[in-house]
Amino acid sequence: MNYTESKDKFIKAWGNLGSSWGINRTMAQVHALLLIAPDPLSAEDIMEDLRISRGNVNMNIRALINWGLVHKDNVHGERKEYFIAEKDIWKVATLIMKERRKRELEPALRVLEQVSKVEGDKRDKNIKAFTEAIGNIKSLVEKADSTMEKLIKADESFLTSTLLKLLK
Amino acid sequence: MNYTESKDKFIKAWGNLGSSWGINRTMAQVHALLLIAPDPLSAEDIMEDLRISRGNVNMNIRALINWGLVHKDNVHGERKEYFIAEKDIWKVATLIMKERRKRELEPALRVLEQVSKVEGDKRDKNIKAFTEAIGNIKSLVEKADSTMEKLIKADESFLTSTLLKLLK
DNA sequence: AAAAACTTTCAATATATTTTGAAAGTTCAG
DNA sequence: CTGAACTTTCAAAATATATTGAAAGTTTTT
Repeated sequence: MNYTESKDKFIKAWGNLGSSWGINRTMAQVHALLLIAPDPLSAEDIMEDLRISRGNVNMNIRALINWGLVHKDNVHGERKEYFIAEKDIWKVATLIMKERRKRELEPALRVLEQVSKVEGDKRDKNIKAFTEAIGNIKSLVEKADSTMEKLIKADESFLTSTLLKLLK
Repeated sequence: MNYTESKDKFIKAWGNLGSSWGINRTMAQVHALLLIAPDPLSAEDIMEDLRISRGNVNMNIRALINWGLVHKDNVHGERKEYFIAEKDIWKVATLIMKERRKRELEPALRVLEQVSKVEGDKRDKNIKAFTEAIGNIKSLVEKADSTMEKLIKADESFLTSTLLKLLK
């Protein structure tokens, strides 16, 4: 397989992976493109390469910058903006975890916290089953949340590799 | 907050969590409903509770059964089918991991494997950057994959709690 | 200060995903 | 076998999500 084929295949695959895990397909593709780019890319480069509109590039680049996965890289003496992706893949992983934890896990935890305080007759079997299920789910989600938190905070490479070994 | 409010809130939240992690919202809601149900539910019960059509219930129940998260529970002497969710929340988590690993992580790994064998001049900076990025991503995805595999295989409660402690 | 070179916005449009419900299929008691 | 009770299927409709592109906004150059 030659370079162009490989590149396209990778971008497609990364897009699919993203979209099946709740990340906009195009955002993931733009990210993929920047991850493998040896040099900074402009909005135009991305438009051409992925055949998408200017507005779409702009929106997704902004989202990537928001996630901390991409940053602007202004080339001296040029008006145009260029973009670079964070290349340390562990950092990429923790940045993604951080964002998703904030956006999805934490709101879910807040709801679990609320509903665990359901009022009513503790002997009612519906309430009993509900309380028990929520309690179990809550403790699992809390565990997942704190695990993610720890992985995120462990962004020194020494700690990182130590933790990764624990998981091995 | 009373039982009905809490229940609805939980079902909604579980649906949102599912849908932002790539699981059909309705499937997650049906699952939520079964998770907190003290007794088996029929297709009709689910239709009424979630206000969705019979076909929709059928499809999503079948999906949940496919994932191993729900099973049929035929009540003696009744034609109608009843359904029960797996209540052990750790088992629920590993079943979900198992399915997603199979559906998404493994195909992605196969693509990474393929594209890492890109042909071409190793001195070309595009190829160099590509090969390096793919190598790093591959090793991270492999690590994630094998971690999930280990968690999945650790479904004895002793091992489970040991591993969970490691993550604490 | 006007034009040029860009970036951002967002309403309209296109695409993808989910849901419905009626028809077809299945099972089983009589 | 027949019909009642239930389940499954799937094309059409509804809904949700993503994309476009032209207009508006911004910054720099002349």
